[in-house]
Amino acid sequence: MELAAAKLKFIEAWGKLGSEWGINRTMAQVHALLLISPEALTTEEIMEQLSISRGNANMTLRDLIGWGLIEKQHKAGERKEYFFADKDVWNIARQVAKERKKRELEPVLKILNELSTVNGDEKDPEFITFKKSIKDINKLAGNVDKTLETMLKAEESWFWGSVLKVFK
Amino acid sequence: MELAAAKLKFIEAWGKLGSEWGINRTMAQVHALLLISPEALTTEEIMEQLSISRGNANMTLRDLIGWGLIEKQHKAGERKEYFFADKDVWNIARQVAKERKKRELEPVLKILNELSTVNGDEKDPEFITFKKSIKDINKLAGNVDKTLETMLKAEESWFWGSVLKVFK
DNA sequence: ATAAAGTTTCAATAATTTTTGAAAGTTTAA
DNA sequence: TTAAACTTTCAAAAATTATTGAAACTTTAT
Repeated sequence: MELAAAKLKFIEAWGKLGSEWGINRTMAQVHALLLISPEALTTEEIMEQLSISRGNANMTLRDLIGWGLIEKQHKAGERKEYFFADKDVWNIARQVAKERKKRELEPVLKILNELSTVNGDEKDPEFITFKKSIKDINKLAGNVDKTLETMLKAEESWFWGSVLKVFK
Repeated sequence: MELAAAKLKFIEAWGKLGSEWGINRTMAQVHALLLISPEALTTEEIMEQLSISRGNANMTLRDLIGWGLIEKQHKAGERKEYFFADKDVWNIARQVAKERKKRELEPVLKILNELSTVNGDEKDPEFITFKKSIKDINKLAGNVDKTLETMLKAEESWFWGSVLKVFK
């Protein structure tokens, strides 16, 4: 396969993966484009390469900055803003994990904790089942939370070394 | 908080979490409802409790069966079909991990492997950057895949015991 | 101060995803 | 075989989400 075709295929695949995981397709595609680009790119270049509007490009770039996945760069003597992506895949994974933990896991944990204080008739099967489900989910969510916490702090080699060693 | 209110809140929270992770809201809500229900429920009961149409309920129930999260039950002497959810949260997590691995991770791994055979000029920065990104993503995806594979086979206590022990 | 270069905003529009509901299909019992 | 009970399908409608593009805004250089 040629480079040009491979790039397109990668951008498409990354976009699809993103959309299956609740990240909007364009955002994932812009990220893909910057990830495989050795140089920082301008809004114009991104608009052109992905055939998207200025407004869309601008909002998407701001979102990506908000996720900590790309940064602005200013070139000496130029007005234009350039954008580039962190190329370290482990950093990317951590950044995504961090944001989703904050935005999605934590609010749910909060609600689960509230729900575990529910009170009712200890003889009622409805009540018993409810309490048990909440308790079990809480426990699992707590484990996931702890593991993510560790992952956020870890060096890649240490993290996978430790995790995979256990599994051999 | 009272049981009735807590149930509603749980169904809502589970639905929201689902939709943030690419699982349709109704599907997550039906799952939530069955998860906290001590008895198997009929399509009618589900329709009524969640205020959804028959068509929606039917499709959603079939999807949930396809995901291995709920099962049909037939009560002796009755025509109606009843549905109940596996209450074991670890089984649920594994089931979801298994399906998403199959539906989403595996197709991406396949494409990444194709892309890693790209050929071009070893002096071209575009080519160098592309190859390195693909290689790094491939490595990470491989680690994720291995970990999921282990999780799918593992007992809950063994899995978290091993993972969390490493992190203390 | 002003105009060129560049960036941001957001209401309108388009695209996608989900839901409905009625018709078609199936199963069971008499 | 018939009809009641129940399930499935799917085209149309509704709801949600993403995108456009033009106007407003900001910054810089002269």
